[in-house]
Amino acid sequence: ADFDQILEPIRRAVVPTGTILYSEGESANAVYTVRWGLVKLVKQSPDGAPRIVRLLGTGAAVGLEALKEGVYWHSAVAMRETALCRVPFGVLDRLQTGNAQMTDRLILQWARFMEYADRWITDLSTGPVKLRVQHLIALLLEITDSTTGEIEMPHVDDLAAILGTSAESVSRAMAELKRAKVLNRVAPRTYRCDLETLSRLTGLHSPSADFARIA
Amino acid sequence: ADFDQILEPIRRAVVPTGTILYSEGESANAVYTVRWGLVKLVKQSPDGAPRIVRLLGTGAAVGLEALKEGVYWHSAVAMRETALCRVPFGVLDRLQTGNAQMTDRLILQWARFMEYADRWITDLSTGPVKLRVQHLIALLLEITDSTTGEIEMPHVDDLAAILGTSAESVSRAMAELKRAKVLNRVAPRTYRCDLETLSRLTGLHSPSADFARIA
DNA sequence: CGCCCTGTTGATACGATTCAAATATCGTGG
DNA sequence: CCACGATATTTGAATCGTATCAACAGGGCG
Repeated sequence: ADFDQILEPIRRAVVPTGTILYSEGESANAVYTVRWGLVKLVKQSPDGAPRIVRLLGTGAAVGLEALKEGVYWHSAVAMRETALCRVPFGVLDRLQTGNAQMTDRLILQWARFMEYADRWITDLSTGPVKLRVQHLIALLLEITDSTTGEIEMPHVDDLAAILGTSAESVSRAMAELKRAKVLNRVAPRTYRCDLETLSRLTGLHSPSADFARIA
Repeated sequence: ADFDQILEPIRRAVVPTGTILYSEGESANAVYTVRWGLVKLVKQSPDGAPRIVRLLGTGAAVGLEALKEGVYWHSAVAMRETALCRVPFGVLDRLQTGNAQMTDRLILQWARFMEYADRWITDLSTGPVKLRVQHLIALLLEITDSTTGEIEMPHVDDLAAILGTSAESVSRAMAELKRAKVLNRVAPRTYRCDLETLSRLTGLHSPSADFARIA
């Protein structure tokens, strides 16, 4: 089965929730591209609590960091049904050599990565949990390019592992958003969110914009 | 003066503390390389409090993200006397086209960037402030490649802007480290740190490793 | 040498974590 | 299709850590 993967240049697949693309420390032989769906990169904290350091949605490249040392730095797990392209290193090497387009693509991926890395720090790791949850929802909507404003919510533990907080705190913040009708349940795990109000909340950090007032 | 910069292919310079290499939103025409010293990338938070999203030390490239849109994403400020190389975009373009080495360099820079981005999240943005400060000191030692274990401390406000906490909290944590003789003042703003104890503290997060016990 | 700025320390209030319990939800098999 | 058990989420109350404000000390610069 593994042989197949090495021989076959590029393989497309749709994988179910929870699929592990690769694990931290594993030696790497391919990168992936997300056609649609959502993938988390998890880093094991020394104290046991796993921390999610990145989310990868439509169009993102997964595992590029292994290009340097040939070892994956994180565990990559599908957070929902996800469509992937698997690109073995061999194929990349053939494309890479002296290819100007390759450089452009790298820069593009890098730029995306940096943008989200910055937001992860400024929006998701700083300030009161309430705000961080709001920012996270906005980010999820973007990454999964949900035009409708509907969103399939990840498990609370995942949200907590993204924000570096406790599951209970996330739950409380979400409960408040539901009460304020910013999140409206339309299906199991799926909510339609009031983009208007949300962007107003995330946009300006003024204390008066607190959603307790709206409720 | 600006003309000079565009005409001259690569210019070396040593700039004093506080020098602004470029500002957020400014249109870009060059990237920089740090020969030695320390540069901070600052992102202006909507609520006014500036957040430092990256530190760049010896060997790092500054402003590469502007390759994509031609606009700088952060403000870059020298945190101490720093030696730079200024590389105008024109020079880069000439090197870039179909150059395989260029790709390798990009990947190398990217890998470095990702490594620190991950640590910024896991080590500097999570957990009690005490630990975060310890991790930050370890990072500073690495980035400025201080082999001796001596370190020129940035201002408390900068440390706070890195950790996303208050200056007072940082001050308290540092005071504790000084009392525990992990930090020993050898000159104004300069401390020699007990690498042994520090790495023990940062390495394992066990509560018994708390430095209150050491003091 | 003295002033100003930076850093330190203390007291209080707020927010988050934690542990525990209750409730809701999901997947499964009858 | 419904009932059930297992899992996930919500809620409550007490504790702990951090932010905040204000006052103070100390070092560095003119």
